[in-house]
Amino acid sequence: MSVASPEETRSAPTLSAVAKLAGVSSITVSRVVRMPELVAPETRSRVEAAMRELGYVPNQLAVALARARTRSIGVLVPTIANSIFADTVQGLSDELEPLGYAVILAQSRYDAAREDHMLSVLLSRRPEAIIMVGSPATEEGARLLRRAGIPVAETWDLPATPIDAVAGFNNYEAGVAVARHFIEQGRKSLAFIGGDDPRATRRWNGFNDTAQALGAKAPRRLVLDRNASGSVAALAELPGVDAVFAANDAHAIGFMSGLRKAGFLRNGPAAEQPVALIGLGDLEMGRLIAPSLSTIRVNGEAIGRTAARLILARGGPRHIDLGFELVIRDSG
Amino acid sequence: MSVASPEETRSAPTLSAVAKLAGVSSITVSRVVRMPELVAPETRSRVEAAMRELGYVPNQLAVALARARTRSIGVLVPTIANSIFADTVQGLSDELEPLGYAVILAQSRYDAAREDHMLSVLLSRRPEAIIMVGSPATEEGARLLRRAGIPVAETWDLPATPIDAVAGFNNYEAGVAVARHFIEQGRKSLAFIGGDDPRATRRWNGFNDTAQALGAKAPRRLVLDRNASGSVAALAELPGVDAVFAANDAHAIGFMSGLRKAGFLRNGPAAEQPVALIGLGDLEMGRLIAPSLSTIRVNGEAIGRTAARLILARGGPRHIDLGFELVIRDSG
DNA sequence: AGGGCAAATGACAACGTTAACATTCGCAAT
DNA sequence: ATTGCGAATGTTAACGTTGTCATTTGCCCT
Repeated sequence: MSVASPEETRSAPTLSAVAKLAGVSSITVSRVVRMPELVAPETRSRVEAAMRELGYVPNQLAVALARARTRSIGVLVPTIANSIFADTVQGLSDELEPLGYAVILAQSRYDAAREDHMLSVLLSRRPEAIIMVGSPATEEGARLLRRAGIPVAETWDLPATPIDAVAGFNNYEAGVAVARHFIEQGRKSLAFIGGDDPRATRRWNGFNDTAQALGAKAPRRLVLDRNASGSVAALAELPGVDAVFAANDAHAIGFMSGLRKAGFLRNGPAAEQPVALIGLGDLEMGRLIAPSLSTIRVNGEAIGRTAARLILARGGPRHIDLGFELVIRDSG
Repeated sequence: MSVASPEETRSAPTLSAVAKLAGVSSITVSRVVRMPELVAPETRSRVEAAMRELGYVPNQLAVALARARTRSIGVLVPTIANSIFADTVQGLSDELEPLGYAVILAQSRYDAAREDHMLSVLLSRRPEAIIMVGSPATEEGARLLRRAGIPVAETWDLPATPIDAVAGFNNYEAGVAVARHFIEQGRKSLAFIGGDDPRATRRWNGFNDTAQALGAKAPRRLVLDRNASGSVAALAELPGVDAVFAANDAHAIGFMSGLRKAGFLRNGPAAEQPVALIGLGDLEMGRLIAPSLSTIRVNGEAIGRTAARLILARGGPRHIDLGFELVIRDSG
């Protein structure tokens, strides 16, 4: 039962509030929290009682300022919703939370200006490291990160000139693998659908280069609006195409639904598919639907975990290629 | 071009480093950042040059300590991956980031002890508010939140005794609506599949109570392992069942794939479905697959935005029911 | 010439904690 | 009886900002 005193300002109790109640100095309370074995058992339990009574929770801001260690890491993703990046955030946060790190999350929404802004917002909280999907879109962003003097992990790609650590896979080669597969299958008219962010563009480049090198006619590229994945439209704009590489599984499944509505889809083995379709990401959904979705499998969670380990690691390799795997199911 | 001085410790420049370079006191630099109009134009541009030269980014930790305003909010979700909660995080963060708030993200992994722990980890960073999915699982967690004396939003449900703000919908009524629909359709043998977290259980209760009240035999409840959404197994355990309510769309789609593999599935209008199936969440995938998935539509992003607005709001209503909508498509 | 005032700038304490030293106390060793 | 020492506790100055209250100018009035 607590009696409301006039000056009770309803703000979190401090070290010295606890100290006062326990009749010790604040440093003793601090020691009870951090190095209890240095405090006499009798004093310790008095302090612990006071902490419990007041509901004391240490102020990590003050701790961070005093020790110059914030125990937080900044995470920048294009978007957290509807997306393969959620797995990456889950992975890195599973790795980091047990170590006492807080995850500060920011979204760039695929916008370079917003990315720079969020980068400096993150940096202003003095995270001990930054993990981002992709690489800074602008030189300004890269400079910010370099000046910060903290570990930086770029993920989901293998940048040519990384800032620091890298945990990703070769998006260009993913495009190569898909094109090669289509050509080996005897497909003639290829197309690529997806966004135009840097990673999707790399996939396109690998796809396009390879298709042409192997003698197919120039593939078409259709840039989809980020929300329009239920793209019946895509089909309308791709007459005569017999093989499609979608930059991610969500686009692929949207396109598949367009195919179905247009009556182009029959269940069964790939050979019977009038339009072959391969996605990227290996969403669980892709395995469950019919026809099941062929895809470039990428382990988003492992990317997150690896990035987390890299920014914590003192030495060792700084660049890890997690690879990908072409998984052929019914759709292509 | 910068010459490396011996004592260059590679740590972020401070207000007084900038001040020294510009030949003013630190408070003047602070004013250039916060109230530039109080500083003489000539001084101001000198300071701005110094800031640019050093790449100065204000230390928000120190700001927060000095002003007792951290401009951060804590967000606690069961999990961010594979999940409807990502939309909520997206929504709230879109609302909060433009206002200068940082989002500190934590995951409870559906574990009560971990939830309490993450709650106090969040609180130790002194967020100005907490937004969580669901309600604290333990009395200890609730106490922590109440003592913190900051706005708290519980989401995705309508708790009987909320701590503070609420943005959710009535999970019990969702179960009621689905049961009623199945019974009206003439279904006889109902089942519920999904997790056993509090919200799923509320759905089950509404479903079960209503089915029995309307004269159906007692529905079966199958608690699924959180990862086992590709549950062919579920089907094996539900012989004779002709209508299934899945606690979320991911489970529903997994079950649908089980049905398909077992040869129980034909495309077409609901009346022909041997097993009716309704999910919850209205994942975009559900709309795209065949047969398209019937579902309880819930707007996760709106829940996030609303929660954000509620914790910022000075007055006004503290409890908002965002509702849900039964969307009947091909699967049921 | 003196007072008054506004514009520009600065000094200093505070925010809640920790690091680095200090102090006190009792007791064992000489 | 003094010294020395370790165990327990305390004091003080940081950490990088901001709020509050000076102080210094220059200039306009009368």
